[in-house]
This record gives sequence, C-alpha cells and structure tokens, in this order.
Amino acid sequence: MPSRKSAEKLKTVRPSGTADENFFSLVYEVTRQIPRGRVTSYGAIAAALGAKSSARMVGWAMNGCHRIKPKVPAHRVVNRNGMLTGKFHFDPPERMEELLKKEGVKVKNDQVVEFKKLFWDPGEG
DNA sequence: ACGCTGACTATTA
DNA sequence: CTAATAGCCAGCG
Repeated sequence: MPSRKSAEKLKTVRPSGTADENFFSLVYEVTRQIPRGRVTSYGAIAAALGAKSSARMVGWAMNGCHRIKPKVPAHRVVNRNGMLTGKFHFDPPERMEELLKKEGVKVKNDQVVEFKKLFWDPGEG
C-alpha cells in the first residue's frame, strides 16, 4: 500500500488530527491537475481543500514537491498576484519561468502575463 | 517547550 | 496608491 505516498514523509505524521499528510497529498494532486499553459494560486488550492486560510501550508507542501513521484508542476503555482514568488525554491530559480514560457505562459519581471486570463480554478477542473 | 520563520492572503492605516 | 499587521500551521533551533 503505502508505497510512494510517503512523498511527504518529511514530518513523521501527526496523530493529533491536524493538517496531516492527507492535506499535503491533496495539494500535490490538485497541482498535478493544473492544465498545461495554465496557472493557479496557493490560496485557490487551499480553498479547494477547504483551508483557504492556510495558503501558507500549500506553499509549505510545495517544499517537498520535487521529491514526489509523479512530477508536480509547482511552476504552475504562483501567488495571487501571479508573481513567481517560489522561483527561488527551484533547482535553478530560472527554471520556473522557463517552464512556464515553454508551456506558453508569458512571464515578465517574475510575474505571469495575463495571469487573470490564464488562472485556473481547481474547482472548475 | 518556546519562539522564529515561511513558495500566502486579506484587512487596516 | 503603498506599507504594515493579523491569521494561518508546520518545521526547526
């Protein structure tokens, strides 16, 4: 069973009943559903999971995105302004906008162009 | 165990 | 308009 799901094992799991690993898994899942050439925000994902107030946790979950099995397009996740705030967390920081541009998303000054138009809501998928 | 930090967001000044 | 503050919750010293 638990073969790869341990992706977010970076914390030992807490039986307290708080965020738990489920939240992390959901974040990764939703992030994977982002269509190519589209982007979304941390808050949108958090809200889709019922934790709109915990947008930070989404960002924190992204911390382990690179070690997950199915690659997670974290580059498609930006802040609510469309700014690539997490670009510095990528292997090479330039990788984020590089991938976005490759998918057809224009990036200017670390910010997604026409972000409002390219925005994808997890609930619509 | 306490406190700071952080890939966020909304509100208030 | 911009700047500062509060709320969120998990990880680390």
